[in-house]
Amino acid sequence: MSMKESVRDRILQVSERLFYKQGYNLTGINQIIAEAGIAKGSLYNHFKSKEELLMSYLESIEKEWFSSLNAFLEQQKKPEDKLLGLFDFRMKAQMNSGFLGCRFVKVSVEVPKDSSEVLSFIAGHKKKYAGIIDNILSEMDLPVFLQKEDFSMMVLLMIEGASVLGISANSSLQLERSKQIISGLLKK
Amino acid sequence: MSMKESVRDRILQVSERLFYKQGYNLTGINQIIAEAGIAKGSLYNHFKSKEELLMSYLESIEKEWFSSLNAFLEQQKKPEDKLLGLFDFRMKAQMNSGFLGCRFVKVSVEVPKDSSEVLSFIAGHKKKYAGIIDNILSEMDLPVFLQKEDFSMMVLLMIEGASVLGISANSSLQLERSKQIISGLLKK
DNA sequence: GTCTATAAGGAGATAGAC
DNA sequence: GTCTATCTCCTTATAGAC
Repeated sequence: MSMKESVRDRILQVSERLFYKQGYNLTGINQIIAEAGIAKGSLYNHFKSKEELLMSYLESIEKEWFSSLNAFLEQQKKPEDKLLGLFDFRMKAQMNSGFLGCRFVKVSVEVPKDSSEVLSFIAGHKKKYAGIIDNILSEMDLPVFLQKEDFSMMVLLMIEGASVLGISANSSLQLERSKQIISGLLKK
Repeated sequence: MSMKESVRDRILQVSERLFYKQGYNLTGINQIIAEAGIAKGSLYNHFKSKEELLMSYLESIEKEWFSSLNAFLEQQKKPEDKLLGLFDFRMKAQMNSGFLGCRFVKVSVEVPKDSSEVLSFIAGHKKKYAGIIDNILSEMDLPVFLQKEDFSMMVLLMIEGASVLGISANSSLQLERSKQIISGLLKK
């Protein structure tokens, strides 16, 4: 209860780095405990299985992701800038990670289809993200040729498409172009 | 040279099914040889490593994918129908696979970043796909508020975004909505 | 060219000492 | 609650008989 750099926190910290960089399936328990400097028994004291660790990983990075995104968006005053800031935020993430794409999407691709708890968590995360886009658009004037719901969906899908294509292309150009396209539409 | 259901073909057939359904990393050599009904030595006679098998897998599914896509598109006369057919084609694939997303994207997410041969093959595949969209749009009247290159990019990114979000959502609704949105834009 | 047998190592998970 | 030691199974890959 007193010192907070607990064993559990160290396991999660190491997992956050390795699950993203190497992928969940290519990251073994043995590597996690080695880099965290703890014993195998300690890991299984805090997490009863690797999949339970994965769920804790997802919860942890979601908290961090939304708080970091919200902090970034609050720097923008106008809703137009917030909307375009969504692209900047993802571009920054792409460049910092070496174009690894979205952490959540990555897990959704890696796990088997019967990991329903994992998959529905990720689906829920994307729904929350879509809600953020919705909220930004609610405060804006939109192009006359698009419904708000359609424009919101378009932004979401372009960001996710650009993010995932950036993995194989090793590039954030797709996100940059998306930003320009959406920005151009706003002026019509 | 005579009978074509060779050992090599059987290995590739089984790999095509398992690499997609289970993922590349979760599919072991042992399972492949078991389901192909061949011995381990035979596999390593035809492919010198699992990664070489992966490259052959990618080349094989790309040939099949483009020929199947082109056959589908040729059923459509008008370029507008071809464009919307791109969405139908992906929706059909999503439903047939149980919402597993794009085979190529899946591999790009699974492999380490230093698998440059694999990643650049996939980037090349997506570039060819983008070229197909370009060609369709070249024969069409486009919305006045969008450059051809931008509209093409938008279509590509929405398809890829919808496809990858469909994995966690277990749905092809994202593709259906994308189709409707693009279809709506064409009437403006 | 296909086979069996084996190597060498890593996976996830558990038992039990302290 | 953390540790060491171990279990069972599976991984990719190779050697060598046929």
